[in-house]
Amino acid sequence: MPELPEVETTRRGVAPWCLGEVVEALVVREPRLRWPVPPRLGQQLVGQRIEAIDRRGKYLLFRTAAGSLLVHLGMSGSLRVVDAGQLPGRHDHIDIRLQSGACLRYHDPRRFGCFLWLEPGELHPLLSQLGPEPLAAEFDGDHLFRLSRGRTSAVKSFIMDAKVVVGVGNIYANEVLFLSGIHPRRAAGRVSQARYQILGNNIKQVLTSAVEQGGTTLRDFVGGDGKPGYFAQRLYVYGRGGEDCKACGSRLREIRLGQRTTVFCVTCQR
DNA sequence: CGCTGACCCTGACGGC
DNA sequence: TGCCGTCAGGGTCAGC
Repeated sequence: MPELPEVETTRRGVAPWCLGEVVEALVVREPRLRWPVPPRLGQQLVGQRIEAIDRRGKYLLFRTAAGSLLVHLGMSGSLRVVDAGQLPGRHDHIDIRLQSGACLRYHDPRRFGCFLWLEPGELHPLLSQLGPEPLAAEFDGDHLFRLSRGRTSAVKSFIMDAKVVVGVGNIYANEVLFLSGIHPRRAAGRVSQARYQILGNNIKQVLTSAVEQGGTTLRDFVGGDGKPGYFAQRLYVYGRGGEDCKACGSRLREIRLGQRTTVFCVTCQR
C-alpha cells in the first residue's frame, strides 16, 4: 500500500479536481473501515468548499472552513477521480461528489484506511504523536541519533516508527538501510552518529526521488490520476529475497522483523 | 517508557 | 478443480 510517496502522488493527482470545489454529496457504501466512518461526516462535509489538501505523514487532510476531512489509505486504499456517472465497483466504499461533476472515489479492499472529521483547530490523537516529516529541515541524522540512544529494538523498526519520523514504510525502510550499509536487525541504539547522518540523508534522497517518480507500483497502486508509479524498477532489495545483491552479488537474505518481511545483504549491511 | 506480538480485512498465490 | 496456509505497501493496542 501507499507509503509517503504514494500518498503525496495521490494528493497531487487529485488536487487539481478538488481545490476550490464544493462538495455536493458524500456517499458511504461501506462505513466499516479501520474506525467506523462517522455517521455525521456527510452533514459536516457537504456544502463545504475544499480550500486545500495537505499531507501529514501518510494522512491526507482536506481543508474546509468548517473543519477537515482526515483520510488514511491504510494498506490497500486508493483515491481516484472518476466521472460522477461511473458505476462503483467492488470495494469502492466512498464517493465524494463535487459540484463540478467530478467524483473522488475511495477504494479499499482490506479496509485498513479511515475517513474521519476534524473540527477547526482540533489536533487529532492520530496526528499529535507524529514525528517530523522526513523531507523537512528539522529531520536529519542527528534527530535519529538523539532519539535512538538506549534503544534496543532493531534499527529498521525504529525508522518505521511514526513517532520517530513519519512516512518510512516497509519498502523504503528496506531500501534505505541497504543504501546506508546498515544491518536491519542492528539495535537502534548501537548505530553511530556518522552512520545516522548517512541514513538520514538516504531517507531524504530516496523519498524525494520516489515522489518524483510517482511512487512505487506494486500490485494495484495507482496515483490519483490513475497512472502507475515507476519506482519499482529501482528497488535494490525489497521483493528480491534469494536474488543476487546488485552491489556485490551475494544472495540477499530474507527474515521477518516485527511481522514485516525484511530483505538485506549480509555482505553490504553490518 | 520501550518492546513484542496479536489483530483489523480481503485477495493473491503456491503447494498438495 | 478446490482447500489450506502464508503473505501483502498500514497502524493501534494490550500486556509485560
